[in-house]
Amino acid sequence: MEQKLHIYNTLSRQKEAFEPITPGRVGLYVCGPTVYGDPHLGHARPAITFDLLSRFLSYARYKVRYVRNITDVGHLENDADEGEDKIAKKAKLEELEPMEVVQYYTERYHDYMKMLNVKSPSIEPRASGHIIEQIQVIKSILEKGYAYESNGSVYFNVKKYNEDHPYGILSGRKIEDLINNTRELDGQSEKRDSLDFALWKKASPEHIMRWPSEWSDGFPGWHLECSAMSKKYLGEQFDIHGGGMDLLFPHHECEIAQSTVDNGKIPAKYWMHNNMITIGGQKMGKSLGNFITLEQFFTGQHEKLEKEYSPMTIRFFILQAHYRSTLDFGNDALQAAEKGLNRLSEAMENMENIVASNTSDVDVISLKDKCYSAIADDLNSPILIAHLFDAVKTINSLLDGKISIDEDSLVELKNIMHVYVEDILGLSLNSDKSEDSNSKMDDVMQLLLNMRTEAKQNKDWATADKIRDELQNLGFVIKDGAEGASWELK
RNA sequence: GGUUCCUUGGCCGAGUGGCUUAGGCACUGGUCUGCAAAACCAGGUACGGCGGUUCGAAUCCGCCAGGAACCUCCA
Repeated sequence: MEQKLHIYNTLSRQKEAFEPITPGRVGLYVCGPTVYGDPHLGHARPAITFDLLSRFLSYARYKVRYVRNITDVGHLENDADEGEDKIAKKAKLEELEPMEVVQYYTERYHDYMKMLNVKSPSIEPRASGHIIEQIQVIKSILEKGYAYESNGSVYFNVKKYNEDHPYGILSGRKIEDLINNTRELDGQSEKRDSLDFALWKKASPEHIMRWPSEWSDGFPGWHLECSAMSKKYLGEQFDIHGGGMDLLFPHHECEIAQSTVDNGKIPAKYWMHNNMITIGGQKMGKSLGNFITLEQFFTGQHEKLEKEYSPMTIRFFILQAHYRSTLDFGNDALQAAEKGLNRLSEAMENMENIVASNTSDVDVISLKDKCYSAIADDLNSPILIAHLFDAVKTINSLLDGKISIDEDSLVELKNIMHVYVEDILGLSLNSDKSEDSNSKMDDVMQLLLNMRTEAKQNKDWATADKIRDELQNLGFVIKDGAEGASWELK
């Protein structure tokens, strides 16, 4: 009995049975990266979490449209009035065109996501490519009376919104508390209220990224792109909206307010938030400067890293924790993950050698059900992995001949392992291994060749020839050159 | 200060009322091995503190201690 998918909905703060708006189809929108820096471990978490979700939904025979944006405009550095566009700031710093920066970091992001075996979303829209759509949303909000223009900028009127719709339903914040506790920022004279947020910002003279509009030459506000692009590609209301917990407030709260005014309904039915990756108990993030980039993980080039960690180790490390828990970075934990993954990988390889018999001690149906239930229960990948390790134990016992399995069950067992390890968890074990063995191969061959050279120096021709002939039998060609021996395949 | 949340064995990390020995890593013992390594098998340790609800709590409630995220861009 396969149980229904349940997901934890931040809106209700509980697990809910998943019911798609349109039967058989799922619209999924996830907040992607702001491309002004190298992708770090924190970026890997939502990418892998929602990759897992979309892989599982596909396995459960849903047709998924997964939209993940690239933020390349509009996020301000400090506050609304004195901030600079993050992308523009970096561009000035490095004397590059803003779009050059965007291009570079977008490609970096893609490269590293690919290494982590994160599938590309169905659509990856850029904020800068949807200025017109964003302006339309602003017009709609202005027409409905929930925004006002001030000195070339347009602001969302939070207090007015709160009179008709509760503001803060996602984050659990009360507007009274926000009024009392919101810090007074400098230069807020344009805004009627400190809670109001920008929909359109007039660009200062030195601001490079700007677009014309009826209000001013400027750029869209912080939260607008997700409202505009999710509406364009998924409709006024779609199934699941995902992102990091740090985006819950104000980003997603503002998104709800904007879309609710624009379309008269909350944009997404389910809101999912992955927790943070921490380092020394603190959030790993750009602003704290305590992040380790994925490149540094893969090469080991960082003072906090004892060694390099493969992309699949990183992926497995993240999947070993539930997405709603914080996950603390640590060398011990990473090395434990690496070894565990290796054990899983060996079992995957060795299970091909299992010989079926007439009887079976293995309950593959139960295994299959347990795996499905685990992931259907709010993407409980740690439980799934625990079941898979139970299967590893079974596989090893089968190889030892301690228990037996019939042909049908064996086929099913292999199928379950491939589906859950490779298709759903997205662990690409073989490619990782072959890369690794390729690099090791050279070392091994060098060792053999050195032994042969030694033998030759000792005039031990029998041994030298034996090494050469045996290697030739295995398909290696030994080439004796002036600078020593080398080898080639075939 | 406000909002939300966390505290599990040597480490990481699941579990939300009654046998889950969760799982991984480490550790100990065994098998294998000329020896070793690897591999495999087996085994132990836990629920921040105090009080309450309950026949029964790691799991529910209260208080205390410690920690985190958000309240400003952030995955």
